[in-house]
Amino acid sequence: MSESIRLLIVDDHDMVRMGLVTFLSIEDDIEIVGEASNGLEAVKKAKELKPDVILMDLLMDGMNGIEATKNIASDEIKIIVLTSYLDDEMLFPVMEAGAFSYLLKTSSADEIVDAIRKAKNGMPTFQGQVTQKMFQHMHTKPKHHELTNREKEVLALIGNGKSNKEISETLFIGIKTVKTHVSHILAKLELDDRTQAAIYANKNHLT
Amino acid sequence: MSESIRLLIVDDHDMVRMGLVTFLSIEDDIEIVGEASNGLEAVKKAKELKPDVILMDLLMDGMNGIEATKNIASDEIKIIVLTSYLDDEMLFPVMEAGAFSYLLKTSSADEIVDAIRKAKNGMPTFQGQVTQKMFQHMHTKPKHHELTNREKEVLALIGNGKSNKEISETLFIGIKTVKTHVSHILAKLELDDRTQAAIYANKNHLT
DNA sequence: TAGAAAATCAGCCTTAAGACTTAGAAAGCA
DNA sequence: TGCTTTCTAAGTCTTAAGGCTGATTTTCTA
Repeated sequence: MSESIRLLIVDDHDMVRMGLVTFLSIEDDIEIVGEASNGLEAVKKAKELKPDVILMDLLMDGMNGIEATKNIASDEIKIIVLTSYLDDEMLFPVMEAGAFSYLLKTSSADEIVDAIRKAKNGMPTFQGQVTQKMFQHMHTKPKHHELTNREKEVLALIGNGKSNKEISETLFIGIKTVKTHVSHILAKLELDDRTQAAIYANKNHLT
Repeated sequence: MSESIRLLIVDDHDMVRMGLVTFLSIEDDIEIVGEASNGLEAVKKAKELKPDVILMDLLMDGMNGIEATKNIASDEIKIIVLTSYLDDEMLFPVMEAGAFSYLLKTSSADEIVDAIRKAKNGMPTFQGQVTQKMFQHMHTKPKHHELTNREKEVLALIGNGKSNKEISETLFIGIKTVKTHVSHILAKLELDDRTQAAIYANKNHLT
């Protein structure tokens, strides 16, 4: 029998942490070495406690789970994302940030315990449609031309519902120039119109 | 000393229910008479078990918490909403459906226990900005004309970046009709164009 | 059963958006 | 010193959007 798995729990909800502790502490091979209620605390405790596995919520006040994951993830510390929603805007960034597994909060106790053991042994766990989404994402080539700084500024204003005229007044440039920027933005992001750009900006927190 | 408070817990997350059970079962005056993981089950168990108080999550598969609240709420059964987000689109409907208190899942164990006792004694609990929002809502006279169902459908499609033409094809109606709906939506929400409407829809989770 | 609200659509009119092309000035780089 | 990128802008053209008015049908409700 190997030694027990050192686990850190990161979630900003008291009751969720308590629920996890309740059924995880029953398991002989899992040792809960600490809890954190936000990203900063998570980073601090991860360094301090050197857990084998971390159960990480994504939506938290202050530093979120993605940032925390970026700071912590390594071969020694496997991060299992445990979140409420299956969101492209969260899934891909956090996986790129180095998350090891991705579970939904609708998971049963057994599934979570299982994922923890597997993580310790180097086997990732993905729930339901996560695998499909990852697959699709990989086969969608990143023809994501990068926006220039000025274009990002314009996109942010579009994301706030501004018209070309308003943008031109805000940035002290001509409306023709704004139109040029908008056209380039739409082309680079492969979108049809400013409405889609506004949605894109908001979903990607570029506002 | 009065007899113990009969409590029903409704949440689709195993770990949340477990967390609640863990710290609520410590309290002498609270008796957990049952658990449910969706709205239908909640309605069934509420009739069967006649709890004094129900802790109710809002976002669940199948029947959601708002529908369940509508079916259950009464003077005998007080419903405490326990949800993750403070969302206008959830708050007002569920309060109108008959919810008694409204707590966020970020609440501490003490706050929840407190709210349960107060509910039993006929005192509602509202967290943080909830009271403000309720107040604003009451004193904001319905210049916020409510959108019709059709208008909500159209708004959702705008929120997904669809053009009028695409919307007309999706809903099998003429493009002229779509334009009429869009004009009404913009007037009712006091917005300037579809881009702002798309942002509104996304921010309010109407997509 | 009368009246209101909702959903459908037409016509007319104005303007904002966006595509495409061309181009000058400034900054950065090999 | 050239080469490239970025930011600026003009011109032209087409179309989608949106305001306004009016009208029919259906459905809900007092």
